[in-house]
Amino acid sequence: MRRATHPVNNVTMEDVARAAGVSRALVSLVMRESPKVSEKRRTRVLAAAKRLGYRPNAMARSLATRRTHTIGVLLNDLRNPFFAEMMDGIFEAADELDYRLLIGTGRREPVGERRAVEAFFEHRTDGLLLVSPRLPLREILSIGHSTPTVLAARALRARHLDSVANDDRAGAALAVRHLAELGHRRIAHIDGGRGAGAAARRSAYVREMKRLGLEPRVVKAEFTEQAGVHAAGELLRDDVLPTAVFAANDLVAAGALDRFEDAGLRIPEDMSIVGYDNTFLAALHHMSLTTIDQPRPELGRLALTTLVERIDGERTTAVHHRVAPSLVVRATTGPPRG
Amino acid sequence: MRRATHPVNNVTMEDVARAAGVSRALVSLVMRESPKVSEKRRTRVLAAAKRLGYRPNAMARSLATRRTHTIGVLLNDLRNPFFAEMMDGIFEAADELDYRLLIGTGRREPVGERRAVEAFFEHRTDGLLLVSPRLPLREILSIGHSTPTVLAARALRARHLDSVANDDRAGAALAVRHLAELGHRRIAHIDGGRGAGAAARRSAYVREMKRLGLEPRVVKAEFTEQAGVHAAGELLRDDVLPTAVFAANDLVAAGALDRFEDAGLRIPEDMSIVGYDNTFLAALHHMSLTTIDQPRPELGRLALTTLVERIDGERTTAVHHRVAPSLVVRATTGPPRG
DNA sequence: GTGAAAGCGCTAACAC
DNA sequence: GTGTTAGCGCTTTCAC
Repeated sequence: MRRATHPVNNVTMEDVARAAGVSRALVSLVMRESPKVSEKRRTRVLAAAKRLGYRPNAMARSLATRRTHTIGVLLNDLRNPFFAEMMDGIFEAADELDYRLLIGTGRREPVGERRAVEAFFEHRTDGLLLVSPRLPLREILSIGHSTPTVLAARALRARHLDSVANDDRAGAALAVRHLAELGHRRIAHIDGGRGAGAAARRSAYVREMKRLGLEPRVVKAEFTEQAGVHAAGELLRDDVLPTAVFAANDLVAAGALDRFEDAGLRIPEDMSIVGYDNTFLAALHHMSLTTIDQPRPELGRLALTTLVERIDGERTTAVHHRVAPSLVVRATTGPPRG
Repeated sequence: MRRATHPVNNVTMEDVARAAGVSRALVSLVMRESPKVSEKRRTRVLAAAKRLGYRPNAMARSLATRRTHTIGVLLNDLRNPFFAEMMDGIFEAADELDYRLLIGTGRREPVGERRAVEAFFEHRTDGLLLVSPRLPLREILSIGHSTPTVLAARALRARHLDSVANDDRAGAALAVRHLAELGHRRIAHIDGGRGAGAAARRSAYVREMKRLGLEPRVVKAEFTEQAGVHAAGELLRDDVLPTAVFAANDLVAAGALDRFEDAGLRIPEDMSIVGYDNTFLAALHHMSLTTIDQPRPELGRLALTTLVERIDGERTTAVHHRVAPSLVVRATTGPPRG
């Protein structure tokens, strides 16, 4: 006899209990894999459950246990490969730890993020993973006060809220030093505006330049290719061109690369470029971008495991993971002319 | 007096009712915006709710209404920009229609997808959005029988299950015709294996080639850059090189592009290349890939609205949306030499 | 309009 | 080991 793999009927514990000839509580115990159920009954219950196509109702369970085994993930920009690649690690870890993911995007607007977080609260998610939120500091701290929260890709060291990020200052310093060691002295920075880590990268760039006795030059942009194109155009209008550019991320670098090539500059002979993130974009042979690597899936995985630790109460003091970035040299950097 | 924006306490309807001096049922009516509540009480209840920081418990509501206002989205490969861009549309539409998204990834394995779908069932999601699932046909049909389901980016015309996709056959024909019109006769195809739409693109390529009296040449690959590199290498070992390649998607095209350039071929003089999807990758100035456009966010939005229509019971017969693709000519195609 | 009461499907003492 | 019972926080008749 053929049985539906995905039955429509909503069979409850009551039904299973009746079919197995036991009480509802016993079925509950079996479902929760309690050791104090006789083997005989256990198999009988399991058989009945299978036969009826029983599927525990997560809502009912959550209501009773006050735990949803669900995590709310707030994210902003899936189009940036950095976040997409990070999500990979988050999904994987969630799968392994048996957590469900409720996902919301704020559409890069604080008001949208606020709504998404509100929805997470109504669903009583066990914890929140805020990936580079645009929300003001004050609200983030407030959220952290009412539920286990991990902040990813946004540096903030609060006492009651964990965070996971790469060390943007160190990464920016790596970029500047790499270019300086190649002999560059006019190194410009195209920044990432309010993008994740952009502020830290910018200030570290400035500091490192000064430390080396060089003159910083920052052009404003944001984390998109278009912004990179535009910013490069701005640099091209300078009286004296820089010989190298440190872009705030790979997308920006890609845009700048295009603009410079359009202007007839040869890369890296006339212009060296360093990106940030080391997304698959940078690795594209065609692009072959020198960049600063952040371990994207690992960051995602770390963020999720950190959150689950906190949810499980294994840790009560905040932890701030700062992963070390590294330099990946490819084809867009070389010594300056002459 | 300062009030917490995100209170920890779990205040219930009961609490609100007491604070407002009304019954629990009345609070429920107010929350559901019932018109039959006096203005006076309504404001009083609302005020009490706000003062206490009341947040309706979605679990409890779902248990009582048997609706979760949640949609399960099964997706496979966020690293492929096509899916990331499609998700954008899905998020946007879900936000507008006030649906929450529970997201699971099968990690490209049927067993993983099965687990994810199982989790969706336990959560009693109102419907399922399967984005290019790897699951066997039989299981997909079975799933569709037990819950409202929309299949995205996988062509399947079932009677009880909606689908949303672009017309892959038409798209592939556009690509071949574009190349043929440029004068190409040796047009190879690097396929996408089991990727979304790959089979249809492949067979349409073959048919169109034959229709034009040309000899089809298919190289096996999958939806990754690496596969594109590898497949291009294989083509390079042919006795007679093709003058043009139609790649199964943009990632594959990017890989092939690299490999050909490495081999010293000039694009498009020595080799023309057409991709598929028109992801941001193709638009990168640096890549400037001629490709077949699918409206990614619109497909996502359409998939979600189609699902919600079905959930709301506005439609009971299956609908199969086939969006028309279009050709986007950029810099990787031109007439063949001589 | 408003309130009382019975569920929704499950868990978790507690008694036996 | 197993069954009884009282919730979990909400919706929804049904009286009034």
